[in-house]
Amino acid sequence: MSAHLAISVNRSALPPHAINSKAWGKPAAAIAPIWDTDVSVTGAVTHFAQDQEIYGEGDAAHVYYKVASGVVRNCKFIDDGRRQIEAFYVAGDLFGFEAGTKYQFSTEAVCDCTLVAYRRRSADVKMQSDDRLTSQIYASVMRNLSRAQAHILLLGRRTALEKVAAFLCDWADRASGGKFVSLEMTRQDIGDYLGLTIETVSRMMSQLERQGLIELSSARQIKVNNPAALRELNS
Amino acid sequence: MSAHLAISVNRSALPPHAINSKAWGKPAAAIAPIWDTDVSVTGAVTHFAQDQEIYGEGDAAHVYYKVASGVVRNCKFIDDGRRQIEAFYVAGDLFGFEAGTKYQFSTEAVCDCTLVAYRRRSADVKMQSDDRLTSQIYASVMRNLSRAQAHILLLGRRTALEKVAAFLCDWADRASGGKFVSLEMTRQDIGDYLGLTIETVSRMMSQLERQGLIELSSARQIKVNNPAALRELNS
DNA sequence: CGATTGCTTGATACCTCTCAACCCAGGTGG
DNA sequence: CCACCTGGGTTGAGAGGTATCAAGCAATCG
Repeated sequence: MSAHLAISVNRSALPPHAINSKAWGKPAAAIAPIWDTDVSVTGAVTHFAQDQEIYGEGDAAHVYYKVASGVVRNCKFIDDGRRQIEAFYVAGDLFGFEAGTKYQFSTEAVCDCTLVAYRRRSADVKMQSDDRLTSQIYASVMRNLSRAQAHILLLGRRTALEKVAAFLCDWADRASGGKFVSLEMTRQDIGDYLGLTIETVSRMMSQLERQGLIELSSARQIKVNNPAALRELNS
Repeated sequence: MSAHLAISVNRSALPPHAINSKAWGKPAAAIAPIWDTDVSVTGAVTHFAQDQEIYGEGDAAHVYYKVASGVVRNCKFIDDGRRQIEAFYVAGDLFGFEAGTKYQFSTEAVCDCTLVAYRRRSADVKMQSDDRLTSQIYASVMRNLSRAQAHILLLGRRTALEKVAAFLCDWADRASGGKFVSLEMTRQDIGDYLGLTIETVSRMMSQLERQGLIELSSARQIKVNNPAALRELNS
């Protein structure tokens, strides 16, 4: 297996936490309420440029985040550069909860992102007195578990075509932009999420297009012509 | 992909909840405390025979369980009989939590099992007044999330040999019986957990044995000769 | 304009699946 | 006791799907 050179280069080029602390200290990082919930806790608005690391595996888990805009990938690097993306987070998603004191995965901005960062009150955030927040966090963890389980189904017993089709369905649902899906991530991201190479991802996309299920106006802009048939591949 | 005939037959032979309700009503199902925790909540002790269904996907999620002894598989069946095992639960593990009102997976006894069943107080168990229990449940959900994420890593970018090696390592840790690992599950279970066929699982086991890393005194009784080398395959 | 990056496509190699045969242990019945 | 059957496991030969290696295209950027 060859190394993901581009990724590796990005990683080594980015000092793990210089960015993070910079974002924290930035004047623009004003205290702001969460926008679309009733939680009264406030957080710091932070911006991350494309491919910036938000936190790295092993860093102290002092902070958790909510995505305001953009897409975040939660990933792990193994040995010689193989990478596995565990999940993508989009607007509204909470991430960065850990059972222990350290992050178990790295997170990076897939595209330019706006996040809201919250400090963890104590080592175990679950015991906070604010029940409404606890409830939200619990719900978020359950959602992440549910997605992880769905991801396992996808990775375990699906063909490349089924994986790509399922990915597009999932992404179409999340973006909910009707028949038009805009992919913020590269083919490499998709491949590392689905356990496929970029070539295979590309080939499956082309095959779906030849079959008339989708249309690629560009590589990142996809029109779903036949959602039913696409979903049918998930059987 | 061929259907898992044995599994399918078992499933159709078992009326989904007859067993469950029988277990509930059984005189032997006395109220008992959880043994190895400080939680004061009591549950009903229930027994399940090998391959019995504990609950099915779509059933109302009124109950959650703790494994007292034995092994449980959490799995999903797709289309023509393909099956994916999301996780195995062993003694001490809690399972059966859902964000919604229905179970999203089926669970079955891998071997004869003793479980403790607890009724969910309300639709969202997280809002219970008993904070110690809530804390335990939260910790359990986090552990399940963590394991699911590790499982994703395994399924996404690993070869068959690496998968089987990782499985054996994991199982050796959990059973913690030193160098000797006893597998309660069939090759089919292992294959459905790792996204491999039984033949490939068998071949990889044989290869590990030929390489001297393990020794198969029987198909289910494995001695780990070289834990370091085995773990090395997980790089 | 050249260089770079992301993407697509083709040819080939390799890994895992499929299909098949066989072994072995346990159970059952004559 | 043996013959037979069954279920779980192993092994082999061949097929098929995905990875690898390589080339080329389009868009972007300096």
